[in-house]
This record gives sequence, C-alpha cells and structure tokens, in this order.
Amino acid sequence: MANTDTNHGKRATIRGVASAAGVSIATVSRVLNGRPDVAPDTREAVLRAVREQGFSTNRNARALSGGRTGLIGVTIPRVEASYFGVILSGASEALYEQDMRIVLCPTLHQHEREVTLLDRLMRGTTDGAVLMLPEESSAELKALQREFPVVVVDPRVSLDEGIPVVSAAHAAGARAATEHLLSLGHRRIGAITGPPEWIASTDRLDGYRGALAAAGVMPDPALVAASDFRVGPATEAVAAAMLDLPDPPTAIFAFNDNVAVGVMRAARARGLSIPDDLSVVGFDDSELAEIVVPRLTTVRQPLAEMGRMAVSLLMRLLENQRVDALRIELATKLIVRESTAPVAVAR
Amino acid sequence: MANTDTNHGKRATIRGVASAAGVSIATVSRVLNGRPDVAPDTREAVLRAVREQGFSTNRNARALSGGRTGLIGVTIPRVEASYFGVILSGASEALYEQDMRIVLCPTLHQHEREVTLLDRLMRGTTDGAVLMLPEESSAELKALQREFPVVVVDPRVSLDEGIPVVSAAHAAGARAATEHLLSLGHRRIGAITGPPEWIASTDRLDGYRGALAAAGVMPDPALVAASDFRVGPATEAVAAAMLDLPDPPTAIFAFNDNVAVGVMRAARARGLSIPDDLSVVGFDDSELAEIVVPRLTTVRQPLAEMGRMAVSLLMRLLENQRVDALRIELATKLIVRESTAPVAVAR
DNA sequence: CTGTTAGCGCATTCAC
DNA sequence: GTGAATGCGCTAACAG
Repeated sequence: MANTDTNHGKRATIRGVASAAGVSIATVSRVLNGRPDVAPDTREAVLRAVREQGFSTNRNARALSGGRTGLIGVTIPRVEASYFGVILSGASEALYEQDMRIVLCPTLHQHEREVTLLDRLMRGTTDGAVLMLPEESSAELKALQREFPVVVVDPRVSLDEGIPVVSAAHAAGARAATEHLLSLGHRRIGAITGPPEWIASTDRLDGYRGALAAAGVMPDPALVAASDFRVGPATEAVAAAMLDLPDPPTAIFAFNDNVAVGVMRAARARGLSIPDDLSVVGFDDSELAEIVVPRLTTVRQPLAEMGRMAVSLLMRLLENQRVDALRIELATKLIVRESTAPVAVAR
Repeated sequence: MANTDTNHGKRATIRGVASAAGVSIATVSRVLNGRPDVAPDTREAVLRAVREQGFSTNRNARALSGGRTGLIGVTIPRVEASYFGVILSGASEALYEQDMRIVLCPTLHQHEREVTLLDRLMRGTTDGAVLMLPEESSAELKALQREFPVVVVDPRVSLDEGIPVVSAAHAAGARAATEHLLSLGHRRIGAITGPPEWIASTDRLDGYRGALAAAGVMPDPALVAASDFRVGPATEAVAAAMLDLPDPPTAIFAFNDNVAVGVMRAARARGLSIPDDLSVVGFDDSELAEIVVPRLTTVRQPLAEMGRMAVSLLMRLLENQRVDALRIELATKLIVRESTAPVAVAR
C-alpha cells in the first residue's frame, strides 16, 4: 500500500511530510523537535512541507514512543468555586503558553477520588500534576512525588519538606491587614479565623499577632474566634458573639471574605454601621468584595499567579529533576476599599 | 530481552498480564474491552492477573491503535467565572462517571484561540468536544462538526440546525419571572436585556412580552432597555434612566443577576427601597443572588445539568452517529427570595 | 473461543 | 548530516 504524498484523505503524518520534503522520517522528527544537527536547507524544506500539509505531530504517538504526553493533570476540589477557578485559570494560561494542555480532575474534596484520579493520571496519560488542596497526607504525597512530578498549590495543612508547594504569604498578608487597622487608630481588633488546623488560619494568626505585638497592643484572647470559611449562620453567630462582648472590638479582621460577609451581616443586624461603627477587613479579594455594600477592604491573594508559578515549578521539575526552591510563597496585597475607617473618637 | 513476568521495575503491560495468565495478549485485550467472546475461566484468569499486577491500559497506546482516547475537550471562555464553572462541573461529573477525562481549553473569548485549540483537539488528542459560548459562526461550526463530534452549550447566538446544542429554556424562564411579577399586581414592569444580538436577550424578551400579552398588559417600549450583562456603571446608568422615567416601573426584570445588582444599586442611590418601592427579578441564580441584600428573586438556569446533558449527547454522538434530538432545552426554575413584593397600593 | 500478524505515528539508536 | 531499522503498548482483522 503506497502512501499518498498528497494529503487528501486523512490527517497528515510524519511520513507524508518526509516524502514531500524528500527526506526520511527521522530527519523530519529531528527538525520537529528542534534538534541542532540538521542542515539549514534540509530544515527549510521540511518546515515548508509541514506547513503545506498542515501537519502537526500526533501527541498520542509521541507519548507512546517518546514518553512526553504534553498533558498535565490538575486536581481541583470544585471547579465552580471561583477561588479555585482563578488558580486553575493561571495554571491553564501558563500551560497554554507551553503548548501543553490540562487534564482536569475535580475531586469534590474526596480523598478517594483524589487517589483514583491520581492513579489514572500517572498511568501514562499525563507528565505531571498540579494538586489543589489535596486531602492527601504528607506521607502519601511524598510517596507519590517519588514516581510522579507533582506540585501542590495552596495546601490546607502543613506539608513535609521535599514536597514542592506554592502558596500565598499568609502571615505577611495578615500583618498588613492588621497594620492597616492599627494605623487607623484601632486597638481592639478582633480576628475570626478559619478551621484551626489549616495553614490559612495559623499563619494568618501569626501575622495578626505579630502586628499587634509590634504596635505594643496587648492581645485579648476574647477577640480571637474560629469559624469555618463559609458564608452562613455559623459564621454570623461567631461574629455576633464577638460584637456582643462587654468590650467589643472596633474592628474585625475576618480571615476570608466569606467570613467578612458574615461579620457585616451580624453588624447590620445590630444596627452597627460599617465602617463608622465597625471596620472590617477580609482576605482573598474574591468577587464578593466588590459586590458587598460597603465594598470590602481585603487582602488579595495572587491566586492566578500561584497557578502560573505552580506550572513553572512543575516544568522545571520535569526537566532538571532538581530544583533549588521547592517551596514558594507569593506576596499578597492589601486592597483598601470602603469597609475600613478611622476608629470613632468618642464611643 | 525476555520480559519479566513479575512487575518489579516499570508499569505492568498487557504482555506481562498475558504471560501471567497464560494466554495471548489478544485475549487480554478482549477481556479488557469487555468483549463477549471469551471463555469464563479465561476471563477470570486474566482479570486475576490484571488485579495482581495492578495493570491498567495505557491510554496513549490505545488511542494510537484503536482510535478512542478517552479524552473530551471542553472549551470554556473563562474558567474563573463560576457561571461557566458550573457548566464545566456538570460536564466533568458526567465524564468522570464514564471514566473519561476532560482536556480543558480556556479560550478567553478569543476566536483565534478557539480555532487553534479546536485544531489541536482534533489532532488525535481528543474524541470529541463540548463547546461553551463559541465565537465561531454557524458555518465554521458546521464544517467542524462534520469531521469531529461536537456539542455546543449555551450558544450566544442562534445556530444552524444540525449543530447539536443544549441550552436553557430562556423564554419559559422569562415568562415565569414576568408572571410572578404580574401575580404580585405589578403592571408597569421594566425589562433590562443583555446585548440585543444574543439569544439570551431575544428569547427572554419573547417570554417577557408573551407573559405581558397573556395578561393583557400593554407593553411600553420605554420600559425595555439593553445593557451588557456585567455589573458596572454602564448597567447602573441604564437602570437609573428607567427609574427616572416620568412614569417609572414598579418592578424590573433584569435579564441576568449582574444587571439585577446594577438595578438594586441604582434604586438605592435614589432612595428606593427594595422590594417595597421596587421589585427586582434576576436571571441565572448566580452566587450573587444569595449575597445581595435583599436576597434576589431570580430564575435559576440548570447550568450543571446543561453540562451533563451536553456530554451525554456527545457520548451518543460518539456511538450512534445519529441522534434524534440534536437540540435540547432544559427547563429553568423561578427562585423566589426577598427582592420581590406586591405592588404598593398607594403610590 | 483463542492465537498470529500487522500496524497506529512517532522517537531513537545505530550505521553510513 | 542523514537514513534504515526497531519498538512504545495496544487494537484489530484474520486464521485456526
């Protein structure tokens, strides 16, 4: 069966290009992969043939033969949550630029699905993976990472060294938020954290306390409470309790924007005006921040950047095998809007 | 080089399984693909070997040889937008159940990227694709669809017949929203649409007008205005203009939730209370709807269902080649919250 | 029912 | 510098 040089029927293959250019497929492969050992004219001829036939390499074949699949797995708890969506978006842009594509794996926060999915990803479909908020333990991740390039983004709990991870500078962000409040004259500054075992809680708490200490403000344990990170009655109740304190705070630093919304609702329910009676700072700079009235002062996490950084780290892992900085923290930024104001003079 | 039966080094292959089970690789392939023509004991033996070796088929090899890749492309304008995220989430769930995976292609609303991405998807990486809001013309889509199974979700403009598409029942949803307002006694009901060339605008407008007509309410052209679908000053201005009419509406049907937020802001700026002075209905039931104060009455689109439906349509396309219902409209649902109330008696 | 034989499209030694 | 040959892991006709 002679192969037709003119691609009329099916997709162009390397063979067609080779014969059109009057060279062997090996040579075509070389120029396709940017090898240096090809004569300029030969390269030229091949490229022309490639162009004429609209050829592009079949990734499956390449994967089977060479190893690389050009696909990167991304596990994500929930696709519809824009928080993760933004990280994903950053990662996807970076990958697009590298001419690689994403295999999406929504885990729904279920450990079992993570395991299944990762297992599948490893079975030749994918060159590596970006993991968001995995429920895996450090041990599992470490074992995984031994046979499969992986980087974790925004881990929920503290991970062992040796596991590549990129996250936001929680402590620094929290410090900035607290300092902002302090600079407005607030001294009784409440903090509503997330789940105590999460990094996002502990690290931000460190920043909060650090800022207070640096300003010589005595921390009041009554002004620190935990909540989950969601909007809802639970969060509002926590906020309410704090506002009902005998000596209530004049400002509250909510450890994420959802919590901040809860605080605002609780305040409204008590007839407190924001920011006049109570200043509120959030964390994340989610879409909420612009929607809410008044618009929320908050700490922006570089979510998209984290996604980009994760893939660039992963890419280096795929090549060098050895990278110097395995753990990366990206700076946050305080976004001042309308929910914070100088503390009221008379109270 | 004799292949080691015990898989100690690398990943198990079909060959290893075959020799372990004492059969040929062809037989293994058969049971792997659920072919009926295998003796029960043979099948049993093979399955045991598969289990013992922790074998699973290399998808690249299968793709190269057989055709199927087990991958479905999904183009999405912006991953971080939860509107699309929810559709994606539905699609991804359905795909997960089918043991297929998503190759994600964010297009950023750029036609050029869509073309590039689709081109790549077709080059053997993917078995078919789900397209969200493509900028492609009907002609392009039709050509595409000829050589590549594709279904469009939530098209922005009207598409030629023959192109498989799943969308929400815009008109019916709008009718329900308008009827709700009518049942509350409203007669002067404004409508703020999206871009006039979008289906979401025209179809919903039909529903709005239909409901009005059915109730014997004369439509007032002054009560219909267009906006883009985003939150922002432009939308607020449109709403403001309508509220400043000599004979303003007592209710406004915003064609999506973003616009509804704009209406609420414009109303607040005029000292109008919602829902006492003005009822507002949105469309989409986005996250906003629950956040906004008062919480928004709106028409819920079955976004996740649309995603699921799109893949199930696609699956059938991949098998039968012929499907009866190529165009599917999913029902919407009116969600009544706090932004609508009976029309004020005295005005 | 089961084994044999060919490739799928490409990357990759090796020679030349 | 370039070409011929070999195999990646699997599916798909064919035979038997």
